[in-house]
Amino acid sequence: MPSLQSLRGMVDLLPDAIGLWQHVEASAREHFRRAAVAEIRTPLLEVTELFARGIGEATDVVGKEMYTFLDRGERSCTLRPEGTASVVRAAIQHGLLSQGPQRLWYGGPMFRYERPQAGRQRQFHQIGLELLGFADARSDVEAIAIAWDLLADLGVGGLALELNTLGSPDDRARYRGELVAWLEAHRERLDPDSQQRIATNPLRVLDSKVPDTQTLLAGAPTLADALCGESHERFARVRQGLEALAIPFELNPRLVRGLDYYSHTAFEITSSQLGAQATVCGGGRYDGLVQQLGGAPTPAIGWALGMERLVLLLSQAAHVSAPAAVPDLYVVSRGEAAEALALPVARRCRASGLVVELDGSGAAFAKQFRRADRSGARFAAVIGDAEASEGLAVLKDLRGERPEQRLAIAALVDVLRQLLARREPVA
RNA sequence: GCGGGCGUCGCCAAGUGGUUAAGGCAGCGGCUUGUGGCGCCGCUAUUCGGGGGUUCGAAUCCCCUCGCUCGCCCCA
Repeated sequence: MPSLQSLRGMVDLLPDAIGLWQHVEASAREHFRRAAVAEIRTPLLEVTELFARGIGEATDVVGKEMYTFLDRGERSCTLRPEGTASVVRAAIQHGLLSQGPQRLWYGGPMFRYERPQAGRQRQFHQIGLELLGFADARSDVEAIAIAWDLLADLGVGGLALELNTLGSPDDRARYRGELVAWLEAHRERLDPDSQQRIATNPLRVLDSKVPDTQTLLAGAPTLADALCGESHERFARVRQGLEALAIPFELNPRLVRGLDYYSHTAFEITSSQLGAQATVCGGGRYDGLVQQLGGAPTPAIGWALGMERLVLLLSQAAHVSAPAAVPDLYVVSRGEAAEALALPVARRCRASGLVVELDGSGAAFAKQFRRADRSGARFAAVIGDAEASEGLAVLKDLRGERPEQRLAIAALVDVLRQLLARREPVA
């Protein structure tokens, strides 16, 4: 164990893993582009109050998971634990919403101080969508569809969309009252955890994993029954919209999003192949948040997708492999004059768009050829002192399909481009 | 914060009380001082995450500690 290593839960992405990440990022970018969603980038560090107010003081995220510290000006700062609050803050701060509804996406690292486990790190990465200023149920459906299509396009199988409604804030408050009353009445038969949660987060009791508690809960009042007519109608329209798009979903009445700002539509996309942290994408409607953070009342819906979990799924799938960056040309040189010439040659080839790896080791030819072979390059340019003195290079086909060819360095680029162009359709 | 599992070379890994801690991959050097992919030869852990203890003797037993990992809680 080296004396200096990364902090717990802070993971290095090594070169071998990066291809998959770039693939996911490129795919997300393309899906957002097609859906006319603009990117927004906000700081990783915000005033603590933003999250305390936005996410909710009582939530686990704010209560015990934030990286919070005082900066040199004694201001309480927090490394963002999620993206929505920052995006909303930025939209308010820059008056974006007075220009009309905003379709925004973001991506990047988030920080939560939790025990790491499969699919969970302290620094993790999310890609998220926020549709600000959209009230209609159709925007809920569109937001879900964008996530669903992205995941489908990436080739992630075995996904399930779980759907619920939390009702309006009024519905929720009313239901919360009913539920707490009922739970109190049955307190003795609940497990200790659930008893605790009556006060802290009663809706969470519904999601208890204790079998006896679950049996008991069959008789509890349901949120569905507490919905007002309008909320009911709204949820029906979301379901119909998904059906019209042939996006399959399961109703999950126990699906309760943890952050305070959610209302009405809540959803998660989960995979059975992920271990305990099965949610790849989660989101919902948050009509009250913009106002709560000081903006004009603005309806909104959004989601966030966990990159680590998505990459985990993709790396499990045998067929998904990111293409490695294989050089077109590997430049081998030995001898003072030759080595001096090698970099200019490489540079000229690179300028024309070729991928060129330069062996600057000055090692024996045998060693350099060995590395050239391992690099996967199709061709090698060999420059020794004999060539250097005449301004030549030997072009060698590393798959042995063509005899070696001595040519002027000036001609190297053109010859290579021709040879590679001819191959391309085959590959 | 609470549980379970694990910690031998850059990676994989044998070894469970007794002289020098297997092997494979990768790396380096050589056979081949201008030609790779195959093959052969050689080199690379005084040391078993760290610290104490037991013992004539410990990678192997005990204690503490650090780290990794899976799960709980919660979430993406």
